[in-house]
Amino acid sequence: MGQGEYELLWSDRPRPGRGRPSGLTRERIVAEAVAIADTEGLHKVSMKHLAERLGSGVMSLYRHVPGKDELVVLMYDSLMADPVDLPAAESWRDVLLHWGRAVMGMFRAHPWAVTVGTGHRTMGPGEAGWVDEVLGRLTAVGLPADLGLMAVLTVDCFALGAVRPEIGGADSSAQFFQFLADPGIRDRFPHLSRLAPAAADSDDLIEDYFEFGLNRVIDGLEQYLEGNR
Amino acid sequence: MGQGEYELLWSDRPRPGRGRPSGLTRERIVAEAVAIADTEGLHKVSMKHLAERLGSGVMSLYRHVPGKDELVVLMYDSLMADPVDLPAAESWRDVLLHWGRAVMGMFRAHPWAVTVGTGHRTMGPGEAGWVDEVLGRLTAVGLPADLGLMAVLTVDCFALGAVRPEIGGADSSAQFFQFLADPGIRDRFPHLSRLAPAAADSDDLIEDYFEFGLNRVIDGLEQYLEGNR
DNA sequence: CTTATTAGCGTATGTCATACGCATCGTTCG
DNA sequence: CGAACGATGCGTATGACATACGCTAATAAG
Repeated sequence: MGQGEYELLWSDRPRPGRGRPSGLTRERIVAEAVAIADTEGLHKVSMKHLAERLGSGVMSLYRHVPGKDELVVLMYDSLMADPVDLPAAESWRDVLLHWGRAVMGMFRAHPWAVTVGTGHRTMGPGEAGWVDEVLGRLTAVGLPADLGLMAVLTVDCFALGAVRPEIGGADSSAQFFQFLADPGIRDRFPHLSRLAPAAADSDDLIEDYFEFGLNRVIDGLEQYLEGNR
Repeated sequence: MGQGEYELLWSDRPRPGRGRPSGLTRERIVAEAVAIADTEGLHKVSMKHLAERLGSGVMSLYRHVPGKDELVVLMYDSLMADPVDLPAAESWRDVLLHWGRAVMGMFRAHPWAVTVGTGHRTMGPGEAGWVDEVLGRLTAVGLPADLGLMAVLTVDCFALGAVRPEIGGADSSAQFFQFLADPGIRDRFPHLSRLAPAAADSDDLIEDYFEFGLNRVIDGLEQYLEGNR
């Protein structure tokens, strides 16, 4: 599987001079699939539906994409095809902050990518471009690339985990605490139940949670990196 | 979707006195499905395959589980049906360390759960039990539950993100840097390429990465919580 | 113009989840 | 003790899905 995915993501597919020119392109297919996933959800991305949207026959898609699984991999990497938007920063702390927000922004805009990215560990050119860019920013402000990679990875991990509560929808926690109110259940989870009142306005809490956690994670990295200077 | 999932996970299903007694049980079905996912992968969990393993007809399963999607939700929560294994600890730092390792251990033992848990945000009784337990430990060593919840959430997020690189298999990074060696690609990702030699023995690095990152995250939390005492 | 070469795609196949309805088998009540 | 009841077990049918195969059409190179 691994080998195939690298081929898929990295190999050039030269346009041959000969033969019938293609109306469809891999890029159009992937872009349309992303549009469907964004608006209707990943489970609505079927070859049939996708072909209808593109005004083509179902099997035509297979001339440009090896299969459904590979399409999803391409969809994911395409989200990072454009350079990552990182504001100029003078400290590596700010670089990491901006990096975390950029990654988080991407996941928020494409919730389906959280699931896809989780189960899949092959870096494509898009993702490599993002990582390369942030590593460059970090070295520019004095952080060695090897330490930088660890820091980036840590922030990345956190962002991926942190976007999770947001995906389920805002009212899910309210519903949960409603269940907790049942006496039979409340007694089984005493510590959790004690949080119920505080969690009443937990929407705001979740809203800001990412910034809180991100800053804590970077605090920890800072402490370590300053010590290792 | 949310309402249904809460019903599914939390409602009691009383055994009626009347009627034919059931040979199959929801517990047996879920346990067998977990066994398949562990050994053959989540994509091998089909109703047909599962029924064969259980020696029953396919449609019999639907008497005990509403459908495939619901089965997967039940599989996930069943992983936390047994109490979380947290060694005794005297500092909340150690409690969080043990918590992180416990969560990580669960994901390592059941890699498919990473994908499932990512796309799904309804706490079942199992997960609630784990969270309640760690909150109890934290309050016992003096950390207020509301701060504790944020800390637990942060460690959780990190563990979920950190297990990701491990899932793809050990040699995937080696393969990646092999691609990076190509001159045409190397020039496009200069900072990443400069890491190639250091990443040669990156297996060891990844092996220990979780402990490194976990400690950094807890450092950051510590700094914040000490300040807020 | 001919031919090589590629794209477009209809049809067929196999897999999957699952709705429906019937047969079956303890339990419970008359 | 037997008959009605109510739940379970499950075969069959259906519809969605990915995709292998092979034919047709379009175009550029010679």
